[in-house]
Amino acid sequence: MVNVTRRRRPTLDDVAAAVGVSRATVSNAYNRPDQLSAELRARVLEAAKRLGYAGPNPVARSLARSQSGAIAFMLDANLSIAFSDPALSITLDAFATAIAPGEHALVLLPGGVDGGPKVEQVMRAQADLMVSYSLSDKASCLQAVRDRGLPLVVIDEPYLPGAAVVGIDDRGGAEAAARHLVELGHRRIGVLAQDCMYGFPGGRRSRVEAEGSPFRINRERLAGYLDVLAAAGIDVDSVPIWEFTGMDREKAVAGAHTALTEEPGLTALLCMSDELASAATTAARHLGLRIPEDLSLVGFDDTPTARLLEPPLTTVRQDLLAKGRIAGELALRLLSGRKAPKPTKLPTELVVRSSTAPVNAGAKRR
Amino acid sequence: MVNVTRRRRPTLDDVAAAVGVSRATVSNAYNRPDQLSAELRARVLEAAKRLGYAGPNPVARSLARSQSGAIAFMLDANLSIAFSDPALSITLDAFATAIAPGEHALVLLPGGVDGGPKVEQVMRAQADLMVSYSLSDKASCLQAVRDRGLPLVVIDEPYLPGAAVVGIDDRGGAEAAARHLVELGHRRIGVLAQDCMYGFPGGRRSRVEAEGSPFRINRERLAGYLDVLAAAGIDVDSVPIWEFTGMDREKAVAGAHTALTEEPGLTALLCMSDELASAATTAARHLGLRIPEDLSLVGFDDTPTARLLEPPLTTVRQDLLAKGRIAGELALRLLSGRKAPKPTKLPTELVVRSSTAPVNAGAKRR
DNA sequence: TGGACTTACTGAAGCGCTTAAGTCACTGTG
DNA sequence: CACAGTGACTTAAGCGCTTCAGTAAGTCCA
Repeated sequence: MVNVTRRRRPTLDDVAAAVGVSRATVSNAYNRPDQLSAELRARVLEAAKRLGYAGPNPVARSLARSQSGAIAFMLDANLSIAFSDPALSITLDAFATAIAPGEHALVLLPGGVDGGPKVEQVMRAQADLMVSYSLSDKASCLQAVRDRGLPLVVIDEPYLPGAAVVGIDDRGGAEAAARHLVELGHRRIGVLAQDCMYGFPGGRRSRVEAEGSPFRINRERLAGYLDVLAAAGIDVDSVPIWEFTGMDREKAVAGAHTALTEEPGLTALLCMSDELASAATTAARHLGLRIPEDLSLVGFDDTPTARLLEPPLTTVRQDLLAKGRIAGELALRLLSGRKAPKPTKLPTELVVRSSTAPVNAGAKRR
Repeated sequence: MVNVTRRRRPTLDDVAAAVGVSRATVSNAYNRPDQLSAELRARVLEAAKRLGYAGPNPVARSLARSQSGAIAFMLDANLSIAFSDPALSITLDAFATAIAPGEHALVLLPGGVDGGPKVEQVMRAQADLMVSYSLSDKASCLQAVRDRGLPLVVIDEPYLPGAAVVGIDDRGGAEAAARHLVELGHRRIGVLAQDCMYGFPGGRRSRVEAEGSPFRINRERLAGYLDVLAAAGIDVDSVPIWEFTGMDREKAVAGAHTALTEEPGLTALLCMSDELASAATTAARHLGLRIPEDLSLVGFDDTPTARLLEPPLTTVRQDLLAKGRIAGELALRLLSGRKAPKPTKLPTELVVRSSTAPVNAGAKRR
């Protein structure tokens, strides 16, 4: 049996002493094999193995190199909620692939009360760079990032001077969604919005309230919707807007149910995410409303959910893989000391599936 | 405008010099406020602010304290795939909550070719403890963890001496699932299994192959199924088993389609996960098979998916929240220097919903 | 044969912080 | 008044590694 006495782990110095070389040589054996003879290197590695030395301590290495080798992702909510949005997994995966995996570790900072992670968590995070994943303008962690002087990559929001931003054409996408409904003849249209305000429960919102959302994406999408509706001669102040918070499916279904009950005259719903559209689909089914005959639904994002819905969802596609990949490239760029380029805005595209139809197709509205 | 010359960030020493105190005092101002007068502490903090010192460098602090303050999660696959399983988000969230968030950061190590993350990633990870999330017996990262001498918490698999393990009663759950079908009169039953073998595409497997899976959970669930079927007088060698790899929904649907076509006589499917059952549901619909009249389906895990399926899925429930929480508690325990307790095995429970019915209910089988 | 290179390694100065132990001036006490 | 006790700092020894500027011996070429 191996001796498992809890004695301290061997260090570079121990190996150096065992082989009878300097500490620098052992370090080189691991980091710059070309700096010593193959024979000596073999001896060093052999001694390391014999002593149970598992290679340079990552923390010490980080300190000596003045770089921690990690990138931290700041999330808007706890992990369970954050990952209930498939868009996050996809973006994160593309990001992780882009940053040359193995070179950088990925640290997750779950969100707390004001959206982002706690300031304290940011201050203590061992990371060379931070990523803001769809955070509110008000997230206090962003100032902490600034205070630490860390480079920042922003995915979607908020737009911040000095940060490298990648986002999508939210406004254009929203316009396309609304235009599609208008062209199908819809006039009584409702909006399902995500997180307009923090710390409030979901529910009906006035236009002014919704327009004051601390989430840039919400503001953009809403503006896109309302601009088109206004241009079509619809009184935008009469367009009902409901807010949904926290990505909780049960609550979203209940909220959509309430919305549909409150405004039975609606013929279409503009949903700021596919998840919301999914909840609306379920609520509509409960109410005996057929989609699209009785109610047309447009989503946003085109996550895998959209295609799986029954009926498949008309939605605004964004390229999540590209977004994640570009975010990764921006991270690498900032890490190499270069400046943030101008914000990247990826195109969006309306994908028409089966959840939308001309307004009077069914005409069986309560 | 602030001077943004790229000069080096101030350190503890700079603040100490500015205030005219020793470095230790500044350190105490941050870490042990009771060690200095409130007045001096205020002066220190004020000077820090003035100099743009954002608090102790986390890496240096880690080195000095000989602990990195992070916990690394080793995953079986890339992030996109790993998170397409809702069980991971839930478990991870419960884990993160349990380990006193803010005290420990969470590092994600995505899996590579042999399941777990690369050895190199493990060697470089700044973490005080590793978590094996449902890894194969063969994952090379596990030896790396051992080599580094890091404590290890295992969720589900593999069972490893010295590690703190939390899992569920996979076998009992599988038995309950199979018994349920047997009691409903089913005799022609197929098994949809997850990842029996690495590096092979999915497809039909012999019993021996499936029993040789490097995933303990697979072996347990399969054993649970087959034991009960055998006890019911069914020839287990004739029970068809299909393997699905990689959690890819499209492929899973296609695979289930193939399976159902290959063996048209089946009246029920035992699925090793709800995701697999979901794919089977879709495939069955494509084939015009009604659930449960023509085909009964039992899932495993009882993730949110199960309830959302049409029809709602009969499945084996496990308490993912408890599993994550217990894993977190185990992590804290190991971190405090205590030994790993005996493996925790959480109970499972069959939840009967609408995807199962007596075998001859429909009788409209091809 | 001697100067210019190259190869193979060493010395030592950090990287920025924590913390145990020590100092020193005061305070209260019998 | 001597002395233990306390509060408020300081000293200095690490934590374990990287890396730059040497140094010494060996190689090459004119």
